Amino acid sequence: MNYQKIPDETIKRMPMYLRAFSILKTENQDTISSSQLAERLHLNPPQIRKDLSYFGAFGTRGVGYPVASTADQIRGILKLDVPQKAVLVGAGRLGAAIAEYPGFALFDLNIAAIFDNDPSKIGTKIGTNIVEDIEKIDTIKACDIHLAILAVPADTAQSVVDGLADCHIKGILNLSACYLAVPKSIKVVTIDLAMELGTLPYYMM
Amino acid sequence: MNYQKIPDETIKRMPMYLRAFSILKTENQDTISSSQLAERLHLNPPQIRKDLSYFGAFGTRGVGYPVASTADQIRGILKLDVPQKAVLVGAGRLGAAIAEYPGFALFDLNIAAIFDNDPSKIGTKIGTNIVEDIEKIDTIKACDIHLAILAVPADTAQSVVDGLADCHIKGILNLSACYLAVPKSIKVVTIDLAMELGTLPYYMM
DNA sequence: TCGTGCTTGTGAATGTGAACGCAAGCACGA
DNA sequence: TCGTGCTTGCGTTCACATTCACAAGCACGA
Repeated sequence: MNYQKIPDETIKRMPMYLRAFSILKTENQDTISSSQLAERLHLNPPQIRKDLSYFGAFGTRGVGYPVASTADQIRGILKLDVPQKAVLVGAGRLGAAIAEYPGFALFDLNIAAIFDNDPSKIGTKIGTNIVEDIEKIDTIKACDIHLAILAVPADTAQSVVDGLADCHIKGILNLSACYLAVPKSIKVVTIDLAMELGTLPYYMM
Repeated sequence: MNYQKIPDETIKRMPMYLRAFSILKTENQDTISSSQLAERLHLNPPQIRKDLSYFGAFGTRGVGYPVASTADQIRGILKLDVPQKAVLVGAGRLGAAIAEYPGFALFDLNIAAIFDNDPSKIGTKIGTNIVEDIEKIDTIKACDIHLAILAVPADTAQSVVDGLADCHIKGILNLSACYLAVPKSIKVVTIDLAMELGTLPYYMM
Protein backbone atom coordinates (compact mmCIF):
# COMPACT_ATOMS: atom_id res chain seq x y z
CA MET A 1 0.00 0.00 0.00
CA ASN A 2 1.45 3.27 -1.16
CA TYR A 3 0.92 4.98 2.18
CA GLN A 4 0.92 8.72 2.24
CA LYS A 5 -0.18 11.06 4.98
CA ILE A 6 -3.31 12.88 3.91
CA PRO A 7 -3.53 16.51 5.08
CA ASP A 8 -6.19 17.29 7.66
CA GLU A 9 -7.27 20.22 5.55
CA THR A 10 -8.04 17.84 2.71
CA ILE A 11 -10.21 15.69 4.99
CA LYS A 12 -12.11 18.80 6.06
CA ARG A 13 -12.96 19.54 2.45
CA MET A 14 -14.10 16.03 1.54
CA PRO A 15 -17.67 16.39 2.86
CA MET A 16 -17.92 19.56 0.79
CA TYR A 17 -16.98 17.61 -2.31
CA LEU A 18 -19.40 14.85 -1.39
CA ARG A 19 -22.25 17.32 -1.07
CA ALA A 20 -21.35 18.93 -4.39
CA PHE A 21 -21.22 15.59 -6.20
CA SER A 22 -24.51 14.51 -4.61
CA ILE A 23 -26.21 17.67 -5.82
CA LEU A 24 -24.73 17.27 -9.30
CA LYS A 25 -26.19 13.79 -9.41
CA THR A 26 -29.68 15.14 -8.79
CA GLU A 27 -29.05 17.59 -11.62
CA ASN A 28 -28.32 14.64 -13.93
CA GLN A 29 -24.84 15.87 -14.77
CA ASP A 30 -22.64 12.90 -15.64
CA THR A 31 -19.18 14.44 -15.36
CA ILE A 32 -17.65 17.62 -14.01
CA SER A 33 -14.23 19.15 -14.54
CA SER A 34 -12.11 20.46 -11.69
CA SER A 35 -12.52 24.01 -12.96
CA GLN A 36 -16.32 23.80 -13.05
CA LEU A 37 -16.36 22.35 -9.57
CA ALA A 38 -13.92 24.99 -8.35
CA GLU A 39 -16.25 27.71 -9.53
CA ARG A 40 -19.16 26.24 -7.58
CA LEU A 41 -17.16 25.82 -4.39
CA HIS A 42 -15.02 28.94 -4.61
CA LEU A 43 -11.79 26.97 -4.66
CA ASN A 44 -8.88 26.61 -7.07
CA PRO A 45 -8.95 23.78 -9.62
CA PRO A 46 -5.49 22.41 -8.68
CA GLN A 47 -6.53 22.08 -5.06
CA ILE A 48 -9.51 19.95 -5.97
CA ARG A 49 -7.37 17.75 -8.20
CA LYS A 50 -4.72 17.37 -5.54
CA ASP A 51 -7.27 16.58 -2.83
CA LEU A 52 -8.99 13.89 -4.88
CA SER A 53 -5.71 12.43 -6.13
CA TYR A 54 -4.63 11.60 -2.57
CA PHE A 55 -7.19 8.82 -2.67
CA GLY A 56 -6.63 7.61 -6.21
CA ALA A 57 -7.25 8.62 -9.80
CA PHE A 58 -11.00 9.12 -10.02
CA GLY A 59 -11.09 11.33 -13.09
CA THR A 60 -10.64 10.85 -16.80
CA ARG A 61 -8.17 13.08 -18.62
CA GLY A 62 -9.80 15.26 -21.19
CA VAL A 63 -13.23 14.70 -19.61
CA GLY A 64 -13.39 15.29 -15.88
CA TYR A 65 -14.71 13.41 -12.86
CA PRO A 66 -17.64 10.99 -13.24
CA VAL A 67 -20.25 12.33 -10.83
CA ALA A 68 -21.88 9.15 -9.58
CA SER A 69 -18.83 6.97 -9.04
CA THR A 70 -16.73 9.75 -7.51
CA ALA A 71 -19.51 10.46 -5.03
CA ASP A 72 -19.49 6.79 -4.07
CA GLN A 73 -15.72 6.81 -3.69
CA ILE A 74 -15.78 9.80 -1.35
CA ARG A 75 -18.59 8.27 0.66
CA GLY A 76 -16.41 5.21 1.13
CA ILE A 77 -13.37 7.24 2.12
CA LEU A 78 -15.31 9.14 4.77
CA LYS A 79 -17.01 5.92 5.94
CA LEU A 80 -20.33 7.49 5.06
CA ASP A 81 -21.23 4.57 2.78
CA VAL A 82 -23.02 3.01 5.74
CA PRO A 83 -25.54 4.98 7.83
CA GLN A 84 -23.85 6.37 10.94
CA LYS A 85 -25.69 6.78 14.20
CA ALA A 86 -25.02 9.62 16.62
CA VAL A 87 -26.14 10.30 20.17
CA LEU A 88 -27.16 13.82 21.09
CA VAL A 89 -26.51 14.96 24.64
CA GLY A 90 -28.36 18.08 25.69
CA ALA A 91 -32.00 18.70 24.82
CA GLY A 92 -32.02 22.44 25.35
CA ARG A 93 -32.83 24.92 22.65
CA LEU A 94 -29.65 24.23 20.71
CA GLY A 95 -29.92 20.48 21.15
CA ALA A 96 -33.50 20.48 19.95
CA ALA A 97 -32.54 22.51 16.89
CA ILE A 98 -29.80 20.04 16.03
CA ALA A 99 -32.07 17.04 16.59
CA GLU A 100 -34.33 18.31 13.85
CA TYR A 101 -31.62 19.69 11.58
CA PRO A 102 -32.30 18.30 8.11
CA GLY A 103 -28.73 18.68 6.81
CA PHE A 104 -27.38 15.46 8.30
CA ALA A 105 -29.50 13.27 6.03
CA LEU A 106 -27.36 13.88 2.95
CA PHE A 107 -24.45 12.18 4.72
CA ASP A 108 -26.61 9.43 6.20
CA LEU A 109 -25.92 10.70 9.70
CA ASN A 110 -28.79 9.91 12.06
CA ILE A 111 -29.56 11.02 15.60
CA ALA A 112 -30.40 7.70 17.23
CA ALA A 113 -30.77 8.78 20.86
CA ILE A 114 -31.08 11.93 22.98
CA PHE A 115 -30.06 12.38 26.62
CA ASP A 116 -30.43 15.17 29.16
CA ASN A 117 -30.18 15.61 32.91
CA ASP A 118 -33.22 17.87 33.27
CA PRO A 119 -36.18 15.86 34.70
CA SER A 120 -38.63 18.19 32.97
CA LYS A 121 -37.16 17.22 29.60
CA ILE A 122 -36.76 13.49 30.13
CA GLY A 123 -39.61 11.64 28.48
CA THR A 124 -40.47 14.41 26.04
CA LYS A 125 -40.31 13.70 22.34
CA ILE A 126 -38.01 15.55 19.95
CA GLY A 127 -38.39 14.53 16.34
CA THR A 128 -38.57 10.75 16.44
CA ASN A 129 -36.58 10.34 19.66
CA ILE A 130 -37.63 10.37 23.29
CA VAL A 131 -35.29 12.22 25.64
CA GLU A 132 -33.69 9.82 28.11
CA ASP A 133 -31.96 10.31 31.45
CA ILE A 134 -28.23 11.00 31.11
CA GLU A 135 -27.68 8.51 33.95
CA LYS A 136 -28.65 5.79 31.50
CA ILE A 137 -26.10 6.85 28.90
CA ASP A 138 -24.46 3.43 28.89
CA THR A 139 -27.48 1.90 27.18
CA ILE A 140 -25.97 3.16 23.93
CA LYS A 141 -23.22 0.56 24.26
CA ALA A 142 -25.62 -1.93 22.74
CA CYS A 143 -26.66 0.30 19.86
CA ASP A 144 -23.57 0.54 17.65
CA ILE A 145 -23.30 4.29 18.19
CA HIS A 146 -19.85 5.80 17.83
CA LEU A 147 -20.58 9.48 17.31
CA ALA A 148 -21.78 12.02 19.86
CA ILE A 149 -22.99 15.59 19.62
CA LEU A 150 -22.56 17.72 22.72
CA ALA A 151 -24.97 20.61 23.27
CA VAL A 152 -24.69 21.06 27.02
CA PRO A 153 -23.47 23.97 29.19
CA ALA A 154 -19.68 24.31 29.29
CA ASP A 155 -19.44 23.37 32.96
CA THR A 156 -21.08 19.97 32.53
CA ALA A 157 -19.44 19.07 29.21
CA GLN A 158 -16.37 17.37 30.68
CA SER A 159 -18.37 15.03 32.92
CA VAL A 160 -20.53 14.02 29.97
CA VAL A 161 -17.44 13.33 27.91
CA ASP A 162 -16.01 11.13 30.65
CA GLY A 163 -19.19 9.08 30.50
CA LEU A 164 -19.12 8.89 26.71
CA ALA A 165 -15.55 7.64 26.73
CA ASP A 166 -16.78 4.47 28.42
CA CYS A 167 -19.43 3.91 25.76
CA HIS A 168 -17.33 3.18 22.67
CA ILE A 169 -17.74 6.73 21.39
CA LYS A 170 -14.97 7.59 18.92
CA GLY A 171 -15.94 11.02 17.62
CA ILE A 172 -17.45 14.04 19.36
CA LEU A 173 -18.89 17.19 17.85
CA ASN A 174 -18.66 19.65 20.74
CA LEU A 175 -20.81 22.76 20.68
CA SER A 176 -19.87 23.86 24.20
CA ALA A 177 -17.40 26.63 24.82
CA CYS A 178 -14.77 24.55 26.59
CA TYR A 179 -11.68 22.41 26.10
CA LEU A 180 -12.26 18.71 26.57
CA ALA A 181 -9.80 16.20 27.91
CA VAL A 182 -10.27 12.93 26.03
CA PRO A 183 -8.27 9.76 25.45
CA LYS A 184 -6.51 10.08 22.14
CA SER A 185 -8.67 7.37 20.62
CA ILE A 186 -11.47 9.96 20.50
CA LYS A 187 -11.49 12.68 17.89
CA VAL A 188 -13.10 15.95 19.01
CA VAL A 189 -14.27 18.80 16.81
CA THR A 190 -15.31 21.89 18.74
CA ILE A 191 -17.55 24.60 17.31
CA ASP A 192 -17.73 27.71 19.46
CA LEU A 193 -20.30 30.10 18.03
CA ALA A 194 -19.30 33.03 20.22
CA MET A 195 -15.65 32.67 19.26
CA GLU A 196 -16.45 32.58 15.57
CA LEU A 197 -18.64 35.65 15.81
CA GLY A 198 -16.05 37.32 18.02
CA THR A 199 -13.39 37.30 15.29
CA LEU A 200 -15.56 39.19 12.81
CA PRO A 201 -15.27 42.73 14.23
CA TYR A 202 -11.48 42.52 13.83
CA TYR A 203 -11.87 42.41 10.06
CA MET A 204 -14.23 45.38 9.86
CA MET A 205 -12.58 48.53 8.55
CA MET B 1 4.51 51.55 12.31
CA ASN B 2 6.29 48.23 12.14
CA TYR B 3 3.65 46.57 10.00
CA GLN B 4 3.56 42.83 9.95
CA LYS B 5 0.91 40.53 8.55
CA ILE B 6 -0.81 38.73 11.39
CA PRO B 7 -1.72 35.10 10.63
CA ASP B 8 -5.42 34.33 10.33
CA GLU B 9 -4.91 31.39 12.65
CA THR B 10 -3.70 33.78 15.31
CA ILE B 11 -6.82 35.92 14.94
CA LYS B 12 -8.95 32.81 15.30
CA ARG B 13 -7.32 32.05 18.63
CA MET B 14 -7.63 35.54 20.07
CA PRO B 15 -11.24 35.17 21.31
CA MET B 16 -10.10 32.01 23.06
CA TYR B 17 -7.42 33.97 24.87
CA LEU B 18 -9.89 36.71 25.70
CA ARG B 19 -12.28 34.24 27.24
CA ALA B 20 -9.48 32.63 29.25
CA PHE B 21 -8.24 35.97 30.57
CA SER B 22 -11.80 37.03 31.42
CA ILE B 23 -12.33 33.89 33.45
CA LEU B 24 -8.97 34.29 35.19
CA LYS B 25 -10.04 37.77 36.20
CA THR B 26 -13.13 36.41 37.93
CA GLU B 27 -10.83 33.96 39.71
CA ASN B 28 -8.81 36.91 41.03
CA GLN B 29 -5.58 35.71 39.48
CA ASP B 30 -3.34 38.70 38.74
CA THR B 31 -0.86 37.15 36.34
CA ILE B 32 -0.51 33.96 34.32
CA SER B 33 2.45 32.45 32.53
CA SER B 34 2.28 31.12 28.99
CA SER B 35 2.77 27.57 30.24
CA GLN B 36 -0.09 27.79 32.73
CA LEU B 37 -2.33 29.23 30.05
CA ALA B 38 -1.22 26.60 27.57
CA GLU B 39 -2.27 23.86 29.96
CA ARG B 40 -5.75 25.34 30.29
CA LEU B 41 -6.24 25.76 26.57
CA HIS B 42 -4.45 22.63 25.39
CA LEU B 43 -1.94 24.61 23.36
CA ASN B 44 1.83 24.96 23.36
CA PRO B 45 3.41 27.78 25.37
CA PRO B 46 5.49 29.14 22.46
CA GLN B 47 2.40 29.47 20.34
CA ILE B 48 0.66 31.61 22.92
CA ARG B 49 3.72 33.82 23.32
CA LYS B 50 4.09 34.22 19.57
CA ASP B 51 0.40 35.02 19.10
CA LEU B 52 0.36 37.70 21.77
CA SER B 53 3.70 39.18 20.69
CA TYR B 54 2.29 40.01 17.25
CA PHE B 55 0.36 42.81 18.93
CA GLY B 56 3.04 44.04 21.32
CA ALA B 57 4.85 43.03 24.46
CA PHE B 58 2.08 42.49 26.99
CA GLY B 59 3.95 40.27 29.41
CA THR B 60 6.65 40.77 32.02
CA ARG B 61 9.70 38.53 31.84
CA GLY B 62 10.06 36.37 34.87
CA VAL B 63 6.43 36.94 35.83
CA GLY B 64 3.93 36.31 33.05
CA TYR B 65 1.01 38.19 31.56
CA PRO B 66 -1.02 40.61 33.71
CA VAL B 67 -4.56 39.26 33.51
CA ALA B 68 -6.64 42.43 33.60
CA SER B 69 -4.62 44.61 31.24
CA THR B 70 -3.95 41.83 28.73
CA ALA B 71 -7.69 41.11 28.58
CA ASP B 72 -8.28 44.79 27.83
CA GLN B 73 -5.61 44.78 25.14
CA ILE B 74 -7.13 41.77 23.39
CA ARG B 75 -10.59 43.29 23.61
CA GLY B 76 -9.21 46.36 21.87
CA ILE B 77 -7.49 44.34 19.17
CA LEU B 78 -10.67 42.42 18.36
CA LYS B 79 -12.72 45.63 18.54
CA LEU B 80 -14.74 44.04 21.31
CA ASP B 81 -14.00 46.96 23.67
CA VAL B 82 -17.28 48.48 22.52
CA PRO B 83 -20.54 46.48 22.48
CA GLN B 84 -21.19 45.11 19.01
CA LYS B 85 -24.68 44.65 17.66
CA ALA B 86 -25.68 41.82 15.35
CA VAL B 87 -28.77 41.11 13.31
CA LEU B 88 -30.12 37.58 13.23
CA VAL B 89 -31.86 36.43 10.06
CA GLY B 90 -33.91 33.30 10.41
CA ALA B 91 -36.18 32.63 13.39
CA GLY B 92 -36.50 28.90 12.97
CA ARG B 93 -35.37 26.42 15.58
CA LEU B 94 -31.68 27.15 15.07
CA GLY B 95 -32.21 30.90 14.91
CA ALA B 96 -34.23 30.86 18.11
CA ALA B 97 -31.53 28.85 19.86
CA ILE B 98 -28.89 31.35 18.79
CA ALA B 99 -31.03 34.33 19.82
CA GLU B 100 -31.03 33.04 23.38
CA TYR B 101 -27.49 31.70 23.41
CA PRO B 102 -25.83 33.12 26.53
CA GLY B 103 -22.24 32.77 25.28
CA PHE B 104 -22.18 36.00 23.27
CA ALA B 105 -22.39 38.18 26.37
CA LEU B 106 -18.79 37.61 27.39
CA PHE B 107 -17.68 39.30 24.19
CA ASP B 108 -20.29 42.05 24.41
CA LEU B 109 -21.98 40.76 21.27
CA ASN B 110 -25.71 41.51 21.25
CA ILE B 111 -28.52 40.38 19.01
CA ALA B 112 -30.23 43.69 18.29
CA ALA B 113 -32.81 42.59 15.72
CA ILE B 114 -34.36 39.43 14.26
CA PHE B 115 -35.87 38.97 10.81
CA ASP B 116 -37.75 36.17 9.08
CA ASN B 117 -39.93 35.72 6.01
CA ASP B 118 -42.51 33.44 7.64
CA PRO B 119 -45.71 35.41 8.43
CA SER B 120 -46.48 33.05 11.32
CA LYS B 121 -43.22 34.06 13.01
CA ILE B 122 -43.28 37.79 12.33
CA GLY B 123 -44.46 39.62 15.43
CA THR B 124 -43.55 36.86 17.85
CA LYS B 125 -41.09 37.57 20.61
CA ILE B 126 -37.78 35.74 20.99
CA GLY B 127 -35.78 36.77 24.02
CA THR B 128 -36.02 40.56 24.08
CA ASN B 129 -36.54 40.97 20.34
CA ILE B 130 -39.63 40.91 18.18
CA VAL B 131 -39.31 39.08 14.88
CA GLU B 132 -39.66 41.49 11.98
CA ASP B 133 -40.44 41.01 8.30
CA ILE B 134 -37.35 40.36 6.17
CA GLU B 135 -38.76 42.84 3.66
CA LYS B 136 -37.96 45.56 6.16
CA ILE B 137 -34.34 44.54 6.56
CA ASP B 138 -33.10 47.97 5.53
CA THR B 139 -34.36 49.48 8.78
CA ILE B 140 -31.11 48.24 10.31
CA LYS B 141 -29.22 50.86 8.33
CA ALA B 142 -30.15 53.35 11.03
CA CYS B 143 -29.09 51.11 13.92
CA ASP B 144 -25.30 50.91 13.68
CA ILE B 145 -25.39 47.16 13.07
CA HIS B 146 -22.47 45.69 11.15
CA LEU B 147 -22.67 42.00 12.00
CA ALA B 148 -25.18 39.44 10.77
CA ILE B 149 -25.94 35.85 11.70
CA LEU B 150 -27.55 33.73 9.03
CA ALA B 151 -29.74 30.82 10.12
CA VAL B 152 -31.90 30.33 7.05
CA PRO B 153 -32.26 27.43 4.58
CA ALA B 154 -29.41 27.15 2.09
CA ASP B 155 -31.56 28.06 -0.88
CA THR B 156 -32.60 31.45 0.49
CA ALA B 157 -29.24 32.39 2.02
CA GLN B 158 -27.81 34.11 -1.05
CA SER B 159 -30.79 36.41 -1.50
CA VAL B 160 -30.62 37.41 2.16
CA VAL B 161 -26.93 38.15 1.79
CA ASP B 162 -27.58 40.34 -1.21
CA GLY B 163 -29.98 42.35 0.91
CA LEU B 164 -27.52 42.58 3.80
CA ALA B 165 -24.77 43.86 1.53
CA ASP B 166 -26.83 47.02 1.01
CA CYS B 167 -27.21 47.57 4.75
CA HIS B 168 -23.62 48.32 5.83
CA ILE B 169 -23.09 44.77 7.06
CA LYS B 170 -19.38 43.95 7.21
CA GLY B 171 -19.27 40.52 8.82
CA ILE B 172 -21.51 37.48 8.42
CA LEU B 173 -21.64 34.32 10.47
CA ASN B 174 -23.25 31.85 8.08
CA LEU B 175 -24.85 28.70 9.46
CA SER B 176 -26.34 27.60 6.15
CA ALA B 177 -24.75 24.86 4.09
CA CYS B 178 -23.87 26.95 1.07
CA TYR B 179 -21.20 29.14 -0.51
CA LEU B 180 -22.00 32.83 -0.49
CA ALA B 181 -20.97 35.37 -3.07
CA VAL B 182 -20.19 38.64 -1.31
CA PRO B 183 -18.32 41.83 -2.10
CA LYS B 184 -14.85 41.53 -0.66
CA SER B 185 -15.57 44.22 1.89
CA ILE B 186 -17.64 41.61 3.75
CA LYS B 187 -15.99 38.89 5.79
CA VAL B 188 -17.90 35.61 5.91
CA VAL B 189 -17.39 32.76 8.36
CA THR B 190 -19.36 29.65 7.50
CA ILE B 191 -20.18 26.92 10.00
CA ASP B 192 -21.62 23.81 8.45
CA LEU B 193 -22.68 21.38 11.16
CA ALA B 194 -23.24 18.45 8.83
CA MET B 195 -19.81 18.86 7.27
CA GLU B 196 -18.10 18.95 10.64
CA LEU B 197 -19.92 15.86 11.82
CA GLY B 198 -19.29 14.22 8.46
CA THR B 199 -15.53 14.25 8.88
CA LEU B 200 -15.61 12.36 12.18
CA PRO B 201 -16.26 8.81 10.89
CA TYR B 202 -13.07 9.04 8.80
CA TYR B 203 -10.99 9.17 11.96
CA MET B 204 -12.66 6.19 13.59
CA MET B 205 -10.53 3.05 13.57
C1' DT C 1 -5.47 4.94 -37.74
C1' DC C 2 -3.63 9.15 -36.49
C1' DG C 3 -3.72 13.90 -34.79
C1' DT C 4 -5.83 17.49 -31.96
C1' DG C 5 -7.78 19.46 -27.92
C1' DC C 6 -8.85 19.17 -23.39
C1' DT C 7 -8.34 17.80 -18.55
C1' DT C 8 -6.28 15.03 -15.17
C1' DG C 9 -2.37 13.70 -12.10
C1' DT C 10 1.82 14.93 -9.92
C1' DG C 11 6.51 16.50 -8.68
C1' DA C 12 8.56 20.88 -7.55
C1' DA C 13 8.31 25.48 -5.78
C1' DT C 14 6.30 28.70 -3.08
C1' DG C 15 3.92 30.35 0.89
C1' DT C 16 2.22 30.01 5.51
C1' DG C 17 2.05 28.61 10.20
C1' DA C 18 4.01 25.93 14.20
C1' DA C 19 7.78 24.63 17.10
C1' DC C 20 12.16 25.31 18.96
C1' DG C 21 15.87 27.34 21.56
C1' DC C 22 18.19 31.01 23.40
C1' DA C 23 19.21 35.74 24.64
C1' DA C 24 17.03 39.66 26.99
C1' DG C 25 15.51 41.34 31.12
C1' DC C 26 12.39 41.83 35.24
C1' DA C 27 11.66 40.65 40.22
C1' DC C 28 13.24 39.42 44.32
C1' DG C 29 16.36 38.44 47.91
C1' DA C 30 20.88 38.68 50.00
C1' DT D 1 24.07 46.82 44.72
C1' DC D 2 24.62 42.49 42.69
C1' DG D 3 23.39 37.68 41.56
C1' DT D 4 19.91 34.13 40.69
C1' DG D 5 15.82 32.15 38.80
C1' DC D 6 12.16 32.47 35.95
C1' DT D 7 9.54 33.84 31.83
C1' DT D 8 8.95 36.56 27.87
C1' DG D 9 10.10 37.88 23.02
C1' DC D 10 11.88 36.66 18.85
C1' DG D 11 15.06 34.88 15.16
C1' DT D 12 15.59 30.45 13.14
C1' DT D 13 14.21 25.93 11.81
C1' DC D 14 10.97 22.73 10.58
C1' DA D 15 6.49 20.92 8.98
C1' DC D 16 2.50 21.44 6.51
C1' DA D 17 -0.54 23.20 2.85
C1' DT D 18 -1.29 25.58 -1.47
C1' DT D 19 -0.15 26.80 -5.98
C1' DC D 20 2.11 26.16 -10.18
C1' DA D 21 3.54 24.09 -14.50
C1' DC D 22 3.86 20.44 -17.39
C1' DA D 23 3.77 15.69 -18.94
C1' DA D 24 0.53 11.86 -19.42
C1' DG D 25 -3.29 10.23 -21.71
C1' DC D 26 -8.32 9.77 -22.98
C1' DA D 27 -12.05 11.02 -26.38
C1' DC D 28 -13.38 12.35 -30.57
C1' DG D 29 -13.24 13.46 -35.31
C1' DA D 30 -11.01 13.30 -39.79
